[in-house]
Amino acid sequence: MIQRQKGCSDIYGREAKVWKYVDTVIDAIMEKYNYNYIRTPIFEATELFHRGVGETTDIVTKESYDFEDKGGRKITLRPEGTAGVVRSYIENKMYGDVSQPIKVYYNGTMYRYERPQSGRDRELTQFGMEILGSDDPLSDAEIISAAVNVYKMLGLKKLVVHLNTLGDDESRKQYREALIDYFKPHIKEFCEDCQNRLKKNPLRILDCKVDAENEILKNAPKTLDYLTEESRNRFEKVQEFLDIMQIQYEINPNIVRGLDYYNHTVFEIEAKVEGFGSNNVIGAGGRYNGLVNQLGGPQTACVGFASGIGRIVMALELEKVQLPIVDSIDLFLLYVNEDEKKYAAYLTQELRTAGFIVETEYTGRSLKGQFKQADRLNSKFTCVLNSEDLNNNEIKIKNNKTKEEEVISLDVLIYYLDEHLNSDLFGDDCDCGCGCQEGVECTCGDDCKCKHDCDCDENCDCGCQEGVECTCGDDCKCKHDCDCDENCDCGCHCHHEK
RNA sequence: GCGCCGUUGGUGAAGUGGUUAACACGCUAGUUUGUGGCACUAGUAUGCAUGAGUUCGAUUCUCAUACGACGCCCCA
Repeated sequence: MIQRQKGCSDIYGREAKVWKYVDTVIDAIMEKYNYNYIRTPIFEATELFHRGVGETTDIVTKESYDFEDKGGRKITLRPEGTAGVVRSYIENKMYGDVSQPIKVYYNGTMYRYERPQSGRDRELTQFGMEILGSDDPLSDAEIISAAVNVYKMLGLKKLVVHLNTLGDDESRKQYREALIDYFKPHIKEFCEDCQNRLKKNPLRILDCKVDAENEILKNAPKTLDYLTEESRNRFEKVQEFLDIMQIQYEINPNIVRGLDYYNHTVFEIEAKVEGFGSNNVIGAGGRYNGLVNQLGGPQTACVGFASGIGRIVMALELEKVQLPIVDSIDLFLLYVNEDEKKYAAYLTQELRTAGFIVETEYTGRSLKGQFKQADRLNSKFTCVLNSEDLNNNEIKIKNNKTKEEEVISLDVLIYYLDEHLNSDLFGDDCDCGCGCQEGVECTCGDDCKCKHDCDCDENCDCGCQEGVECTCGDDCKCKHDCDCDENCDCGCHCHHEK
């Protein structure tokens, strides 16, 4: 069997719906903030990332997907999105556009040759946004606000925005030297990684997990002490704008971004949810005023942000956010003989064109099997096509929620569905008309209580097994209540410790 | 690149150096129910990641590889 490549994943089924939903929310929010969608190539000249992202960064030195194409060109699969956007900005001379600044967002796959772990794949999907051509602290605040708003609209609540500044190049340089001077006499007391960091990137020592409790580290000089007047000023302005926008944040002097191009504002957004792995930063960004110039464009002030979709999806799951994902259909057409099947073919076509979600049978199941299938698909209505009825220009339609069945004229079928699908008929337990069933995940997206009313106990019909992890998504007790011992006959085989 | 654990059917999984590898769920068909959702009966293949080794014999022991999970580094 040919397996998928290491660190890559197939996203399908319900998970794919979640991803699509996240995309639609991103698109909607970005539209409000007036960012334009940009698509840049997945591969670029290797040099772009070396010069842009930084020769010393890990994502270039050891995580890079480099190859030569048949023409001998040195190519790299993009490990992040900013370098490509900046290249495009320069190449297309966007700095000359009448409308400034340029605000763009992207959403696509990135590639990093890493060892996979929780929240980290070799192929990852990131969405990100950039404001190119503005040095105004308001744009820093806007980027953060837009990012937070995307998360909020998705329903994420347990987030912490960590904010810091690296200052301008001068501040950064001085601070770096100060850190080296400070750590050098004591470096033997630090972990091996930190000893390496001292030369390579002393700022990294600050967020070392191993030495976090070390007093020397705690008393290390802070960035804020080394800021130039101007840098300090603009940092305060950023905070002021965030306050006005009512975006909550925490100043965290230990936030140091890994990519070389950052200066001034840097931030990370952390998901504070139980169960997240060690990679719980779902988005991060900052200002990069030097990058455009460094890549051959005019001096241009920019600020940006990027977020991993995979990590967002993980956060949504861990926070158990209810998403408005449709996983029901309007009507299932059942049939027995060949004539009825032909009519089913005709009717599905008609009704789909009219805007309904319609399914029928494709695998030759018995009538009984077709009913089962209709249930599995959460069909709101079912019709058993019957030649006799059809000859009389009639059709029998059953409401799967109320179990009521009636015979109606074929001429009014569309009106019938239209009326009943949008009425309150669905949902004795709620008035949202979503048609959900107890014990089945409600997808109406309203704040209805259908979901929470599932009071299934051990014998719930969600299909899970006692003693086996229940995946029905409800808060059912199937899993936790099994207290059988070895010889029970519940079939759970959960084998408690003997 | 380093560390640690794992890999049995569509799914959850038991299990053993040696005849037909449990059990449950799911699925399909049949009986019954006025057309399903309950119950009962039957069926569900090529076998225990791949390759080598130890052995009379390995799914079970050893090694390598691949992949998965988690952690370090680093990063979203």
